Amino acid sequence: MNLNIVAQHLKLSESTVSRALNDYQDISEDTKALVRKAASELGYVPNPHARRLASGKADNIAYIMPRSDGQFNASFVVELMAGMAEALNSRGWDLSVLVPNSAEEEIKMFQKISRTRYVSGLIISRTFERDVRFKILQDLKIPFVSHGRSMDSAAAAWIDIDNETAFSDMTKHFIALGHRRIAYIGGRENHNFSAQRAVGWRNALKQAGITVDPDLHQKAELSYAGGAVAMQNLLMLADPPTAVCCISDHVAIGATRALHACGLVPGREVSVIGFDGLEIGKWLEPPLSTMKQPLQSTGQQLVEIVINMVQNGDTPEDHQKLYRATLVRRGTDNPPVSGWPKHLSGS
Amino acid sequence: MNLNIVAQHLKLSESTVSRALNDYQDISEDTKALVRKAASELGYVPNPHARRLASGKADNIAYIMPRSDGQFNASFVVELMAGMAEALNSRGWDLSVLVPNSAEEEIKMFQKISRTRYVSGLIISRTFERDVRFKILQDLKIPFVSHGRSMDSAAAAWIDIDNETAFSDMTKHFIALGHRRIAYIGGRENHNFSAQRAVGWRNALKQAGITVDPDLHQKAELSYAGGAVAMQNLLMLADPPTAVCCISDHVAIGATRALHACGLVPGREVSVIGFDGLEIGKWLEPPLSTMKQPLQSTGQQLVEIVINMVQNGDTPEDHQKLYRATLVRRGTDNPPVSGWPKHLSGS
DNA sequence: GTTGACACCGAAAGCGCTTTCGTTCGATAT
DNA sequence: ATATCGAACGAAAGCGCTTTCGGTGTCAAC
Repeated sequence: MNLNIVAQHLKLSESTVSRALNDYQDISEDTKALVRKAASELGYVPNPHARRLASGKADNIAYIMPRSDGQFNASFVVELMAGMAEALNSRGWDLSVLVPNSAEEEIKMFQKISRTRYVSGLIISRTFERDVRFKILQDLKIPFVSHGRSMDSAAAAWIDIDNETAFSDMTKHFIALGHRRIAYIGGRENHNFSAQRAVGWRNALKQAGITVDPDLHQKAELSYAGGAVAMQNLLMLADPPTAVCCISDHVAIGATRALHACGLVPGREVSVIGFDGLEIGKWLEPPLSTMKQPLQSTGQQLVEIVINMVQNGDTPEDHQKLYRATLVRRGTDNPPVSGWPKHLSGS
Repeated sequence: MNLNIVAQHLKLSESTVSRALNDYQDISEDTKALVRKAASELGYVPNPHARRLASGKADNIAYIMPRSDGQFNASFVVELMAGMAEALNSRGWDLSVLVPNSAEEEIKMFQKISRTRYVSGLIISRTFERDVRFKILQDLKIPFVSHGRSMDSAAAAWIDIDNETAFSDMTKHFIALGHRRIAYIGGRENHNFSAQRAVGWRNALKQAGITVDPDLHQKAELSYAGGAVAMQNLLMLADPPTAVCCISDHVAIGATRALHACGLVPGREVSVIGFDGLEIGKWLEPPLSTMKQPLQSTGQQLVEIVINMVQNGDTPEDHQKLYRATLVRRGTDNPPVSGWPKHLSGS
C-alpha cells in the first residue's frame, strides 16, 4: 500500500496524490477531497522513511534523557516525556530517546545528528552553570530547546522555573515563621539550578539582615543519601539550624530520615521544605512541605517550541519562559520550638 | 557527506563502499580497511532514512510507555528505558517512545506500524489478564516482547517476575513470624500481575491451613491514596489483620500513612511488606520492607530479545524468562505484638 | 588453449516519497 | 483569431542508500 497504488486507484499521478495529501495550493479542492477519501479508505499511511529521505525533514525530535543516576527525579522525567509524546503524536511526529553515558558521548550524538539530520530537533535538560552544549548545538545549527537555563543560554530557547525566587520565597517563609538559623542543602555539582537556588536563599537572608553562615550551606549529592549526610553534618554543628531549605524533595526526605535517626521530628525541632512537589511527600509522616513547579504541560510546551523553530524558523531567544514555583505547606514547616537546640535551652 | 563523496574520494563505486561498510563477504579485507579508514576520517555517517528506505529495515524499536496515571512506578520506567536505550545505542538502533491515550489509540498505533513498518520491533508492558494486544500484534506480524505475561501470551516473548511465588514467599514469611491474620491489598484492575499476586497470597495461606477471609482481600487503586483507603478499610474490620501484603511499594506507603493516622506504627501493631524494592522505602520512618525485583538489566534483555526476533527470526516462545523476587527486610515486618487488636487484648 | 571456478568490484535498479518544472486547457484580454 | 494567463495536473528527477546481477581478472585444472 503505497502512493503508487493510491494513484492508480484514482487514475491520478503520484505527484498529484502526494500534493493533495500535503495540501498544496495547486490542487483543486475537489480532487483533494477525493484523494483524502480514497487514502483513508485504502488505509494508506505514508512511509516515514521515504518521506523523510525525500523531503530532508526528519519530523521527529529527540529527548536527551538524563541518566538514571539518582541525580534526578524519575516521575518528573516520565511526566515530561508523556507530555512530549502527546504533543508530537498529534502532529504525526515521533519522539526518540537518547541516553548518553557521558558528556563526551552526548556530544558525539550531537555531531551524528548534525551530519545526518536524522533528528530535526532536540530537547536537553539538566543544564550546568557553564554548559558547552549550548554553543555546540548552536554551531551545529541543530534546533533545540533546553529545560533549564545556563550562563550560556542567552541565545537559546528554554523553559525554566524561577529557582532564585522560589528559594527566596522559601527562605522568607521560614523567616516569617520566626526562624533565624536557616540552612540550605544544595547540590555538589555545578548544575545551574543548584547555584540559582543557593543565591535565592542567600539573598533572602541578607535582605532580612541575617548574616549568612557558610556552615549552613551544605553541598550534597542529590539523592536520599546525600540529604541524610548533609543533615547529619548540620546537626553536628555547634549551633545547628532550626530550618532547612532543601534543593529537592529527595534530598529533603533523606534529611528527615537523619532527623528521625536522632530522635527529632521534622517540622518540630527542625523544619524542612523540599522542592519539586512530589506526590510521595503527601504520604510521609509527617507530610513533607515543598515547592511545586507547574510541569503538567511543560513537555508539550518544549515540543511546541522546537517544532516552531524547525518549521517556522523561530528565533530561539523568543522562546524563553520562566515559571514560578508555589509553596505547598504540608507539615514540616512550623515555627521554631523552645528547647532546641538543647545546649541553648534551659534544660 | 554521503556515500557518493566517499566513493569518489576512494575512486571506488558507491556499491563497493556500501558493502565494505556493511561487511559483505565479496569485498576484500584490504579495501574494507581502506573504506573504513576513509569513512571515519571524513566523518561519514550513513543517513538512517535512506538506509531504512532502501533496506526496508527500520532498525529501531518502540516502547509503549504506560500513561502517567499513577498506576505505575515512574522510576521503574526510567530505569527500563535507560537500559533499552543503552542496548540499542550500542547496535546503532534507535528507541522511540509511544504514549497512547487509550486502548483504542494503542491499537491504531499498532496498525500504523504494521502498514509502514517504520518500527521494526515493539516492547509492551502493563499486561492484562486477558490482553487482546498479544493476538493483534501476532496477527499484524510485528515482532514484540512483553514485560509481563498474560493468559494470552503463550505464543509470545516475555520477561516477567514470578509474582505468585513472590507473594507466596511474602505470606509464608509473615506466617513464620507468627502472624495468622494476613491481609492482601491488590489492584482493582484486571492487570495480570495483580491476579497472580493474589493467588500467591491465597495459596500460602491455604498451605498453612489458614482459612482465607475474603474481607482481608482488599482491591485498591494502585496509588498512595489507594493503599491508604484499603488500610482504613482493614482497620475498621471487627478482626483487623496483623500483617498486610501490599501489591506495590506505593500502595504500601499509602497503607503505612493510614496506620500513622490511627496512631499505629507500621511493623509494630501491623506489619507491612511492599513490592518493587523502591529506593524511597529505605528513607521512610520506619524503613519499608519490600520485595525487590531484579530490573537492572531488564531493559537490555527486552531489547536483545526483540532484536533477535527481528534479525534472526527467533521464535517468540523461546524467549520467556521468569525472575524471582527477593525479600528485603527493612523494618516494617515483625512478629505480632500483644495488645493488638485492642478489643482482643486484656487492656 | 580452453574451461571452470573463484574473488572482487561496478552498473543499475529500486525503496516510496517530495518537488521542480513543464504541459494542457479553458477563460479572458487584445 | 491570437496572445496571455492562471488553474490544475503529469513527468521526471532526485533524496542516499541497499542489493541483485553481471562483468572482469586471475589462477588452477583438463
